[in-house]
Amino acid sequence: MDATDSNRQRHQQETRRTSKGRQKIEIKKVQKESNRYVTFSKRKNGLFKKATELSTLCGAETAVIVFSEHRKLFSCGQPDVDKVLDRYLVETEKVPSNFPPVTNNNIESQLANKQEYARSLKRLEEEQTVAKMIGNMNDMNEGGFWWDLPIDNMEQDELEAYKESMEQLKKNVITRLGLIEANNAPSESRIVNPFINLKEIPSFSFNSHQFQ
Amino acid sequence: MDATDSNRQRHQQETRRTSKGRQKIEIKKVQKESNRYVTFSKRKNGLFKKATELSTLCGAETAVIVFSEHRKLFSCGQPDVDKVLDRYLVETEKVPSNFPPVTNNNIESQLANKQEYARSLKRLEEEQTVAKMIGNMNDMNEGGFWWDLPIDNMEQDELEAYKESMEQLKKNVITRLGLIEANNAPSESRIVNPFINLKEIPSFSFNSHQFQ
DNA sequence: GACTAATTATAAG
DNA sequence: TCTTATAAATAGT
Repeated sequence: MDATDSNRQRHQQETRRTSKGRQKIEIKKVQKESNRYVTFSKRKNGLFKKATELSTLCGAETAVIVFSEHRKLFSCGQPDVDKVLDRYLVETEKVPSNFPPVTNNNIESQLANKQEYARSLKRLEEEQTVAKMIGNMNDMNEGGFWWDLPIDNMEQDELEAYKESMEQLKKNVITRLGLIEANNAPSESRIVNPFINLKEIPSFSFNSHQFQ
Repeated sequence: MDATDSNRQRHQQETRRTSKGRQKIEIKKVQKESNRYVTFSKRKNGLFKKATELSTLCGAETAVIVFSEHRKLFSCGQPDVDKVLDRYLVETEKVPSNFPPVTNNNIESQLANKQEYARSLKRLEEEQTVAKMIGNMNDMNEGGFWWDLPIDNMEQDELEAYKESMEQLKKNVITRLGLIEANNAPSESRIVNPFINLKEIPSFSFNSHQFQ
């Protein structure tokens, strides 16, 4: 240690302070582009390292996603970015405002439902559009891949709307799953595994009388 | 500075070293639970601060998601966790192996398609199950919320499979969107806004002849 | 990428 | 939470 220190001092005297060392900076956009790139790279690495350490030290799951100013993607996750994201998406799905009051059977939540009625109406309009769309899908041909047929002739705008509709439907399914689980195990927040294999479910078809 | 230093030294002598200061630690799970909680809290805050600074300093978009060992969720994002996640999901969607070769029209990719044929068959089985399911949806009643009817009587296993199917469909739609965009602007990676409002699209319905 | 000096984060109490 | 000493990250070169 002493040897290292005196080496350092000797080096300092030989080179007459080549560095002012780390300087304090304001936390605002770094103006000089070249400096900004260097800072981005250093701090991104630092951030990922910190996240990894947090996971290791504390048994936490972490996901860090960074887009550079030029939209280049960097990510880091323990145990895996996508696993953490999936859990995040499940946890943050909100119960739709027009959801049947399975768990919302007290007075306060009935009032809350009432206040959200206007918003429900707006959403209903979108949902009915999708209902019509799904009805039309019944006309599609046999053979080929089912998702290939209805999408092939759609324009970009239609596809974007379709995508949004599917996301909405997915949210509804997730919410319903959450409620079923809540009823089965009220105090435990078990996580749904979305990567279930359809073939492992024996009786997956169902009949129209169930839709009454 | 000198005044501060001598104050510190005087304090040290008065209190006879009340602190050994920060000690080096190994990066492995902190064994003592109380220490682990303290470390988690401090480092989580540090991580979020670093992410926020990176965004500010470098014009980056960041999302950090942390689940504690007891699965409690914490998150931090600029400009917003969900916006960043959505962009991430779009960027990381992969082209399905059985996707029609719109962009894959060279010899190498045809060979690659051939090699993935077996996997395609496995997926096809799942996809056809969903096709039947969607066909059945046409039998559903008028009135009410469209997503309410087919889902209500489904058991948890069915719902999980349904959710997976919807995620698959969403991926297909996203992929298709990506290809359309790639054709429109080959060198630019524009991001799709998935929060488009259905009502802004005038001619959203379509007829069965488009499914030929 | 490497170095240095100074700032910042944080382990322990 | 608060303090302190030290480890760690990093701005500037």
